[in-house]
Parts: sequence; structure tokens; C-alpha cells
Amino acid sequence: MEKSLIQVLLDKGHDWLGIEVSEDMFPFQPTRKDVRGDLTLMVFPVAKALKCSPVTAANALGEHLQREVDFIEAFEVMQGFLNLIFSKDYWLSSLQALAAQPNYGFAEPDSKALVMVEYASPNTNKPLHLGHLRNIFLGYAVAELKKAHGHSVIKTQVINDRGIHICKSMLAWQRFSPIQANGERETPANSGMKGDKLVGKYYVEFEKHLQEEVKEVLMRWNQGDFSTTSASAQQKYLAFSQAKEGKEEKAQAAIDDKIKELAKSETEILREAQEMLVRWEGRDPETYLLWSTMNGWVYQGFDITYQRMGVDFDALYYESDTFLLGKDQVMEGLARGVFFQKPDASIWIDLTAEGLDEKLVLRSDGTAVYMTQDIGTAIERFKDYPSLSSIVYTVGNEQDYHFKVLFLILQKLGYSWAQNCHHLSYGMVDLPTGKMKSREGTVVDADDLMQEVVDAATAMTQERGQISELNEQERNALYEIIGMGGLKYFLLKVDPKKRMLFNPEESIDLNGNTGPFIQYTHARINSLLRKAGHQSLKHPWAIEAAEINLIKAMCTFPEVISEAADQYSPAVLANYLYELTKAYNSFYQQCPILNETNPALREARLVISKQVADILRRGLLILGISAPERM
RNA sequence: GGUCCGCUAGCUCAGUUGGAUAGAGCAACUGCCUUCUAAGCAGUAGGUCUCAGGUUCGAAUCCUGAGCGGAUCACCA
Repeated sequence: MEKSLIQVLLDKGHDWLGIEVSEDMFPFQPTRKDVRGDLTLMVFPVAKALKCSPVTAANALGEHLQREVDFIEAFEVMQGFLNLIFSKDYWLSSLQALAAQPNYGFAEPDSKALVMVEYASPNTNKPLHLGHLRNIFLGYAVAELKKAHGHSVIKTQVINDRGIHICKSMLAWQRFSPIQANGERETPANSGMKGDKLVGKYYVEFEKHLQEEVKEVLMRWNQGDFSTTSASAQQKYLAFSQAKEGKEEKAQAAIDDKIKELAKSETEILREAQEMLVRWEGRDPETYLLWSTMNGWVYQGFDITYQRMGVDFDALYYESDTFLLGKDQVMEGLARGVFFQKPDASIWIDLTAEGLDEKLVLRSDGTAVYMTQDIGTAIERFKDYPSLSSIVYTVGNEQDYHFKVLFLILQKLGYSWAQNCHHLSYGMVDLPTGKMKSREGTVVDADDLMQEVVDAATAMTQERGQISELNEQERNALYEIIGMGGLKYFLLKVDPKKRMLFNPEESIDLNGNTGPFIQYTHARINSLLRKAGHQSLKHPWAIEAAEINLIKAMCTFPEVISEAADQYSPAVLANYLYELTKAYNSFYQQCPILNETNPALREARLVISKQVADILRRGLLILGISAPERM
């Protein structure tokens, strides 16, 4: 609509203005709420070109537009702002147009390129926590946004199912899990414990024993006992000890940390874990069996968590399958001069010309690092899906540098799709008490948190909900929808790239800028529509300022979808839905709908209500939030 | 130290390509259920947009510098 106005101005601009005109001379913007008008043109650029006052220019432009465009009924000039007023007919036909489209605001499905969205990359040694929730809800919502915007989307997850951390849980379970009466060790089946929680417990157990051993090692070193210490470690320890002398407290503490790391490498338990990893890489059958069994427990646990979260995946990538990928690409890149080799045989890329550093892409022993694997996996994915145009990686912003380098490497290797790939970088989630730290036990468990928000929603809904017509099952479903809706909205309403504070009390709030607030409005509209019954919502309609206000808000929905999708920001959509909800609630409070005596106005209000509810419902769905019919 | 990110009301956050008097929610205070769901609405109060320069008709927004906070710069992932 703005474009058509600009076209009108461009078409005849030269003739009647007597100057060359260009598109950027006509910046339009929505009219302020407290001023009369539907669209505002800033006339400063034109005034400057015409060398006249902004008011003169505004009047000239206003008269021209009113003459040329039939839906412009009037205009008002305030300072350098030309406020255009559209006719009622314009808004009526806009309402009709949007009401006629069942998928209003969404682009034609599968009309745009195929995109892969990777979100969630859990380790199989620990349960999911609050940070994963932000990651997963965000990735899911962006995937849905891309779909709504017309893209085909493949949702995927990378499972970090191998490595030393997994061996730690395995070893601890093997060593420390209690043996049951029937001779079995502790399992999810015989303990009733959720699989990921059980494995996580043994990971913690490992760390506990490791710390104890470290303490012992340090004690021995302190006493000058190096009988069980390797010569190289002894040498390093002595060097560190010397380095500490005469340093400030801070520097001493830093060196102490390094000594601790050194002591870790000298513990028996860590050595055993490393040996286990070697056995795993050598495909030792017993180790492999233990590994697949324990990972199986974790997946069963994750499935329960994912199900409650309401997320799904179209394709899975396991690190145990992909960790060897990428070496060929590195060797090829080396041959082509993209990479270079150091004397110790390690392979690097020099990115100093790009303002970055040198980065290792293959270890001196020929084994892969994270980067090697990511190079290989990316290429593999484009082979798996030949029509793929890009990959979106939903990963925390502590890996900004990694992805900058990854995309650069892929580009240098000659993959043109690399420039389409996008790191959906999100900020960390902090607690009111500070950062989440597993060592300090301040990590918020995903399952616990979901249960808490649903419990809170249950209590509130039982207190004030309109649920008398619902049976037990429907009620439980409703509590779930409200609790999870609140949690998801809380995590999604903030700009993804910003670090956010998670306040548990605010996350279960139902008032103000919250998921349940929007859900409530949706439920209330549905109540209206149920009572209105099936009526012929046809002409003639009548609308006033209050209705136009809402139609105007609905008209921007398609732009919001495309902007949110382009910016990878569910927050843009969340904030829009909130604004629309507020606008509707205000309308609801001041205008009778069912009780409106003018039938044409009553119909218009019902149609508007129905459309608002529809946008709220479909908008929330993109965010992974259900909109209940009643609550 | 190099690089990157953030800083807006007591707190949590919006703020479009630079535009009119910088907005919400929470917390506080005042009203409104004998009309459609009060999980609501209307209102009051709360600001040196971290600071200092610069660009211009106009800056929270762009540029430069400073301050504070965070991340990153591993043969970790």
C-alpha cells in the first residue's frame, strides 16, 4: 500500500513538482496513535529539494495524493508530517480481504527455498536445563517462522553422543552404581529413574571422585612425593610452583588452577576414562554395548522431555556417525592451499587477513577437532539434501567466533552456500542469583522447571478459570497448555541475541506481557463466538474508529511474519501478538459486541473478533504455544 | 592485550530504513464486575536513553572516544 502511494508520487512527481524524484524522498511510517491519520509521510526531503517550508510541501503533496488516490479521504499537516486519512471503505475492504484468507499473513507453503534449522545439541551425559529450553524453543519457533514465511524446513538436532564426557558417566556407573538384589546394576527400569537423570547422576559421581583424587594428588605433590607421577607432570608442577613465587594473589590463583588441571590428568580415574574412550574408538564390543545401552536410557529420557516441550525433529545427526567426517575435506583443502601444515603435522587455516587468528582444523595426530567435524557435517548435509539452500545453527553466542570461522572456511573451500548459512546466536540465560553453574548446583533442570510452571498454572486456573464444562482430562491438558505457554512466551519475548534474566516468579505470572494473557484473550473471543453461533457474517458492515484501529493492527501481520522470519526473531512476533491483544482488550472493554444493537456493527465486531482470535492462535502456534478455546 | 556483544523508568524488556511529546509489563497508588470470561480495562507516579564529543532541519538510533558488564581468542566441545 505504501508502495502504491510511492508509485503515484513517482509517476507524476516530475511533472507537478518540477524536480527529479526518487523513492527515498518519500519515507512513510505509521501515524502516531495520538494523532489523527492512518499513514504519515515525512516531507523534509521534498521540502529540501523544493527549497520551500515543510508545511508548504506537505500541503502540496497532500492535495496531490487526495486527488490521485481514491481511498485517501483527507489529510492533515503537522510540522513536517503529512498525515493521510483513509476512507472507511478502504478499511472495510481490507477487513474483507483478510477475512477471506484462511492463511492470512502466511506465505504460500513451500514457495521458498529449503532451509535446515539445527537446534538442540545435547550431550548424552547430562539432563537438559534452562539454557537448552531457550535454545530449543527458539530454534523451533524460528523453524516455524521460516515455514510461515514460505520456506520448506528440515528441523534437525546434533547429538553429542561420544567423547570423554560420555565415558565418564559410563565408567562411574560401572564402578559405583549399587548392585540390586537380582544382581543387576542400577537402571532406569529397576530404579524408576528417568534415563537421562540416571546417567547424569553418574556423571556427577565421576566428578566427585575425580575431585577427591585430585586432592590426594595435590597432597602428595605438596609433600614432595612424586612416586606415582609421570616425569613430565613432575617437571611441569615444579615449573608452576616456581612461577608462583613473588606473584600477586590473582596470578597465583591462576597458576593454582593450572596445577589443578595438571593434577587431574594424573588421576587414575581420568586415565581410565581416557582408556575407555580409546577402547570405544577401537570399537571394543563390551564398551560399545555399555555405551549404546546408557545412551539408550538418555534418549528415552530426552524423548519424554521433548514431548512435553512440544518440539519435534525431521532428521537426527549423531556425533558418533559424523566425528570422522571432515578429514577428507581438510586434506583436500590442504592440497589446494586453503590450509597449511605445521612442522608437527597439525593442519591450520590462516585467517589473519580477515582479522581473525590462525585456527587449527586437524590435530597433529591426525584426529579431528570440533571444527573438522562441523566442516564435514555441513558438507554432508548438503549432500543429503541436494536442494538445501542454507543451514541455520541455533547455538549460544559463546560460539560466535567458531561459526564466523566455520562459514569462512566453507567459503574458502569453495562452497557458495556458505554465505547463506546463519548462526542463530542467542544470549545466555542468567538467574537472579547470577550465572547458572553446574559446580554450584544452580542449574535449573528442564523437567523440574516445566513441572513447576504447570503446577503454578494449575493452581491459578483452578482458582479463577472457567473450567466447569471441562472434564478431568481436558482440565489437565489446559493446565499444561497454560503453564507451557507461559514458559515459552517468557523465553521467546526477549530478543534472542540478548542475554536474558530468568526470574522464576515472573515466569509463572499470568498478568501483563505474558503468554496466558494472550491465551486468555483468545479464549474470551472464542466464548463470544460460541455464543454468537453460526451467523451469516455478511454485509452491510459498519465500522467506527475503534474497529478501524484493530483492522489497522491486523493489516501489519504479514509484514510482522516476514520481518520476524528475516530477522530470525520470534520476539518480533511475540511483541506484535502482545500489542494486538492489548488493542483488542481495550476494544472489548469499551465496545459491546454480542449486545450491540446495530446489527451491521455487531456483525463487523464479530468478524473482527474472529480474525483477531485467528491471528493470535496462528501466531502463538508459530511460537509453539497453543491457544485454548476456554480457560 | 586483540576481537565481538550489551548498557533505555526501582526491576524485566520494546523502540522499524535517523522523525512528532522515548513506550509496555512488573512493583506502588486510584477507580471500574447488575452487559459478552476482572488472567481484564481506565488512570496517577516514575527518564540526563551509561558518559563526552561529532554528523544534521532532526539522534536512544549513525560516527569517534571513554566507562561498566559479558563472551571469545585451546591440539576442549
